[in-house]
Amino acid sequence: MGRIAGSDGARTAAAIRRAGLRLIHRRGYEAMGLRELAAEVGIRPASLYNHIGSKQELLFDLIHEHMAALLASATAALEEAPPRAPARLRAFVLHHVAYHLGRKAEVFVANFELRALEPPGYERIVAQRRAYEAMLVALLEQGVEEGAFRIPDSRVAAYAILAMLTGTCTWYRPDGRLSRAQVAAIHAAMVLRSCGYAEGGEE
Amino acid sequence: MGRIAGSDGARTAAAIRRAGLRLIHRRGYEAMGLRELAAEVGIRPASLYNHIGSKQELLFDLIHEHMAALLASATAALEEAPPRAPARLRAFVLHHVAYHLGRKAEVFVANFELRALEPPGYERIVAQRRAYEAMLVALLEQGVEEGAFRIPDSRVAAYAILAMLTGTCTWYRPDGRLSRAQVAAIHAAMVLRSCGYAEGGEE
Amino acid sequence: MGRIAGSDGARTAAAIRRAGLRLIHRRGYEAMGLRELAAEVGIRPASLYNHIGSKQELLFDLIHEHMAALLASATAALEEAPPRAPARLRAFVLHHVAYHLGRKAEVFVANFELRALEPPGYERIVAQRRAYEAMLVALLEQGVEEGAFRIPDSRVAAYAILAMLTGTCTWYRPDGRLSRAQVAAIHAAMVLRSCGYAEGGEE
Amino acid sequence: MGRIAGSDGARTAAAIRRAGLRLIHRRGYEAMGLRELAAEVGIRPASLYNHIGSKQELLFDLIHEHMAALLASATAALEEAPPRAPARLRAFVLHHVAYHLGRKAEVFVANFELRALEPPGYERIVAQRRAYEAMLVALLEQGVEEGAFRIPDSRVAAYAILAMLTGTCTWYRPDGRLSRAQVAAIHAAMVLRSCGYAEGGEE
DNA sequence: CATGAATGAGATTTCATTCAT
DNA sequence: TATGAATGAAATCTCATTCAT
Repeated sequence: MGRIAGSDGARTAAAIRRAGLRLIHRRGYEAMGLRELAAEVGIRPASLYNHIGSKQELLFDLIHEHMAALLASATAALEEAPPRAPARLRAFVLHHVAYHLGRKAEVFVANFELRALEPPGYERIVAQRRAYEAMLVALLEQGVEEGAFRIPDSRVAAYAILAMLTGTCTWYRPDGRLSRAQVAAIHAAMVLRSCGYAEGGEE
Repeated sequence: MGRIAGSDGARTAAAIRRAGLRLIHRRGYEAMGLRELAAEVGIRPASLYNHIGSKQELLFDLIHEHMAALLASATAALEEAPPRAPARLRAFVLHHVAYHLGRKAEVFVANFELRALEPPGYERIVAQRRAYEAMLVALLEQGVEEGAFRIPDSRVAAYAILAMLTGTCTWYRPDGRLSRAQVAAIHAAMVLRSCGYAEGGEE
Repeated sequence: MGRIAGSDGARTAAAIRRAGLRLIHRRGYEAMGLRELAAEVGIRPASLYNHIGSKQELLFDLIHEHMAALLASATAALEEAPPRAPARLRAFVLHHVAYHLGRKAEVFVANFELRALEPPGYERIVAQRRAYEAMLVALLEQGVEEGAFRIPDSRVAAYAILAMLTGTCTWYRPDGRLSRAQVAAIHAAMVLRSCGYAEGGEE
Repeated sequence: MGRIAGSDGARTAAAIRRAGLRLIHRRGYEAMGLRELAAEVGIRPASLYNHIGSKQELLFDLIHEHMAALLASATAALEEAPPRAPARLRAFVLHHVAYHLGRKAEVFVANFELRALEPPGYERIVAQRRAYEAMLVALLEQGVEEGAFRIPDSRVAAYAILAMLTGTCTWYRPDGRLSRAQVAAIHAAMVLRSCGYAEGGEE
């Protein structure tokens, strides 16, 4: 009934988030029960509420933090990249793929459980997604201005590229035949070509 | 209690499938309640079981039929296409995009609710997906053999292409600025280029 | 799982209302659990919802029906009464006391659980209470006009009288020393005197 | 920081009782949560237990103290009153009404939440209530012996009078048209008349 | 074919309370 | 004295499903 010797609030909270992410990834937000989550963490269901406001709030926090980290990380990656669009696009793709393949659970949750978010939080996440998409759109338009890319519709192209890149999470296995870097490189090449950019002296 | 005059079993069954598809699309399989479905159809929950075996079976049927129709339709599209790989890939892409954009609900359900399928049916659907993917993989390898495509890994490329194409369903709006054919054409161009095939003067 | 042979919806619904009334009376609305109610009725908690919309709705229905019956019954009693105010007031009191003592549970619930009603229903019950109070206020004012009663404030007097009369429910025991009619008669005399009406020839 | 040891604790305990009384009055004992109470006081729920034994004990204390104060106050009022029954009854009524109208929350809690008291404490409060009722019964019987009152059943009359007087708490508003003294006077007149005592020159 | 009624299981969340710190 | 964390129990209510009618 009282505090178990050695228990630690911060550790429990982190365990809840970790287990919650894994369970939502594996079974879906609706399908995951809080009994299940509590059992995974090693506490009783009622104790969850010492650390989360509600199931919905847990979902929001998980997605929100992932998106915030993604935005920050992508921004940093672009800041370090060279100024010309093709190199920047390559940097963006390499970063996106490597980052996503290292966070499959977060990516699934952030993409497939968006619809489970209720209005107050839903809009905030959508705004974050828009900001991320805007980074790529701007990049593509820069390339078009530079004359490096041939793209009929930069918004459509951005969506197509993001879908392609994020799709890696559905089939990639860390213990498979390809490393994350290899997958990233393959996609970088495909993306640049899909934008009409002929790499190296090939053209 | 009895049958309402003029009611028609087949029509009711079809209505259930239609409403089920829409509701699963809108809210997710787990989140859709059978009460909700029954209400949408205009019958009582218990009556659903005169037309479906179970909620799980309804989901399987919906996905299975979609996949079967997709396979048949894609096969037919390729049969009508010219023999060389670039033209066939173009035909495949145009068909995939147009077909998917006309069936957004089915596509969402078949892709995002796969995890809600239980083992007996799950494997069957996965087999169908593999068969569809195999069509594209074969096509890409044909192009490589013909010397028309430069692709480091045809399986990875197939996944990347399918993710890009299917991703259209997440943002396309029928009443938007682009027609389905336009979106299909944009993607056909991107896909062919991403395979290292230079359109226009190179062909 | 299916319908138990001999089960009857109307009978179950009535049993729920009867048991609900008794339990709310005995333990209070908040303190009564739906498990308890279901057990009393002989069904499982989930089955309650085939007959009630919610716990709150059950409470409202119980109170609403009691108030409606009380209003109708009191109106009928006054219609049969002679025209002069003292006789009418006597009739009102006799009716009120006899009616209330025969329905102690309903009276308790309608008076003490009013605060548990949520806004939509709360106002409707308050309106019914006001209508009932208005009957007595009108009666007292009629008596004042006739010169039979001496009352400084008819609204205060009405509240005082109703409190006195309804209070009988808190101590009356059907198996006690006094019959309902005797209690009613005692209160009729007290009420009439409290209004300054000297019975008979002032005795 | 210079705080006098204990002064904070006593203040906190008093704040808990004050807030507890208000919350139980407003929402009922069962409906009031200790989280709510703690929030009102500005501490965490666990800290409540440094000041109260349990929720049940808090309820008992609140009621017990109210009843003790009421008994003491009424006893004092009667000690100062003249010896004859009518004057004493008038004094009792004036005191009861004025005292109650100044303590509506305590009165509600002591009357409507009695049923929430568990056996050990319940009996003690009931004994206090009996003692208070006995004061009035004795007074009425004194009046009958003096020939001043005509009462068929002094116990029933006592209950009726107390119900009437205490009922004032349900409708009286301090900012309304009548002062507490006026309400008390109106009721004193009604009570005396209801006992068959004709005031002023009527006798 | 449709349905009312019933149900076991479980949903998320709150309850009062405890206890080590 | 105050509190964060934990808990058993229970809260109301929904779930998919069944079956006699």
